[in-house]
Amino acid sequence: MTKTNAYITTAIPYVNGKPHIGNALDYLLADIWTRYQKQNGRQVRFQVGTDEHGNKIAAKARANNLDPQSYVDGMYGNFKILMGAVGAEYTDFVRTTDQHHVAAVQYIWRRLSQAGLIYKHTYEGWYCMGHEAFFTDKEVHDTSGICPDHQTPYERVSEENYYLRASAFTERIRQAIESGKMKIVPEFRKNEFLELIKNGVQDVSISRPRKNLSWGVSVPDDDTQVMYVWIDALANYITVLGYPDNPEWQTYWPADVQVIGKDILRFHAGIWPAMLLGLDLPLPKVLLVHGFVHVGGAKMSKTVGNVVDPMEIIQNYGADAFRYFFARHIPTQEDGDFTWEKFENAYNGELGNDLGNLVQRVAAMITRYQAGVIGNAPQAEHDMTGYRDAMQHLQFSQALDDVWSSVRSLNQYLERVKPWQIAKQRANDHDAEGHLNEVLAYAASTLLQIADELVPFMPTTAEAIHSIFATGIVPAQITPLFPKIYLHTSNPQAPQDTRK
RNA sequence: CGCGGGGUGGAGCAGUCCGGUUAGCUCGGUUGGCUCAUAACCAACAGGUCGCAGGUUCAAAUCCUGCCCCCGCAACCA
Repeated sequence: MTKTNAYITTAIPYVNGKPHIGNALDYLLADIWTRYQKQNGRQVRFQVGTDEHGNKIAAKARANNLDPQSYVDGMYGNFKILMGAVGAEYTDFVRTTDQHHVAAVQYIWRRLSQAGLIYKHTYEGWYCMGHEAFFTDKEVHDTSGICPDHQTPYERVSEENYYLRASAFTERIRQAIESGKMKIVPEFRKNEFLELIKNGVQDVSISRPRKNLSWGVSVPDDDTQVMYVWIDALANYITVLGYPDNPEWQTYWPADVQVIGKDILRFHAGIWPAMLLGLDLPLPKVLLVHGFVHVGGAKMSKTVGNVVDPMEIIQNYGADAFRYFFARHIPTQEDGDFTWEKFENAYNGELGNDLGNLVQRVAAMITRYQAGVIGNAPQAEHDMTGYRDAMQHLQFSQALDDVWSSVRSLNQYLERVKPWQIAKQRANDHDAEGHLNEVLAYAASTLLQIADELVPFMPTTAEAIHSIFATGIVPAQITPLFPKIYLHTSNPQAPQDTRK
């Protein structure tokens, strides 16, 4: 039996900054999906990468007295570190400065051009040097002609650019989205986008004069123009597979899932499909749109100073705890809220008290009453439909809710049958021995099933639980899965602080 | 009338599409139980005008109308 191939992608972040929670969320969601698919026997390619061209990069490089290439060479590793810390088992890392990528992008440009989908157009408008961008008449009027961010007047500039005739594909794109051939998840994002293109998908400017943009992929057969972000960045999803020269790309494209943030949906549901259709390629099957992570109800921003560094969480609590919180308490398809207090409560309460303690008590009883031998009992067969269903619909937080209700049930079960009392009855009740064995074996097998369900979310924890109960002999010494941590909440056991 | 999301016990949410048992869950609070366990676990109780005002109906958190409030997007800071 050959494994079915599967392909999942993440957005490639711009390398001129520190990796943040949003990137981590991308990697996490894609990784959960990947591990789940692998668990179900599929062969998965999982793409990640970095977007390394553009003026901001060039400017940053200059400020650091580096040429752009050396600058990005020094920066992209930061993202690799984060991916590693999150535990993302990606298979392919693409940099937009990779030689193969650059060549492939130029090939793509030529094909689109030959298909008559690229045309030259002179754009005239109000330009702000500081933003390196054009502004609409309305904005210029509203600000009396002065850019509020830079305190400089807008300039009237005309610029010749190449455009991609995305509008030509409006109907096909709309049809693909409506029919679900290219599914946008969640549903309300789909409606949002359909509303946005009600008047058609807009053509989009895909190049800049070289004098305005030097650090980028050259437009084929026109030295005066350099590619602007769109074709360069979006193409990564196929170039990383080897498109066009390594035929293996065909065994993975179209992608099963493309993970994106809500802010870039418009590009991935509009421009990207237009490119693919222009190349006669199939569209991705699903665009999974996640929300933003807020902090204490407010947008995370550098100016407010409430930015949370994912590395800090992982370093203090471990990757599994990070993965757990963001998978369960940040709704997969909506905005979520992070606070250190929420995080720590989830860590100590749900991971420590609910799950960690459960593993501990079951293991301890088996060790204490049966010298560590689990013995045989009917296999625990819990209903997994809820879990499977949630996973299938990419509602990871719901899947975890389901797992936790199993955890809760097992705690309740133990309370009901009271194995510690059965253990005492063994002295004068011959049936007690067998009964106890059955109860504990059932508990162990339930925990093994829970571990299976946790594989996509908390691989290390799943493995730890597995290694305790799977061999039939519980190790004499086991370390607590989630020891209590009180960095941001008060320790209830701590002596009362009477000072002040 | 730009588009969308939301307003449910102290906090966070489910339920709303397809009206109908005592409005459900987690956390927090109180009380109790248990002692296998990471002072963990289990149970019970307290606590709600389901944003406001009308309407439809035997019956509305759920359907209809109007209004108020919060938050996103609309603007290449994921």
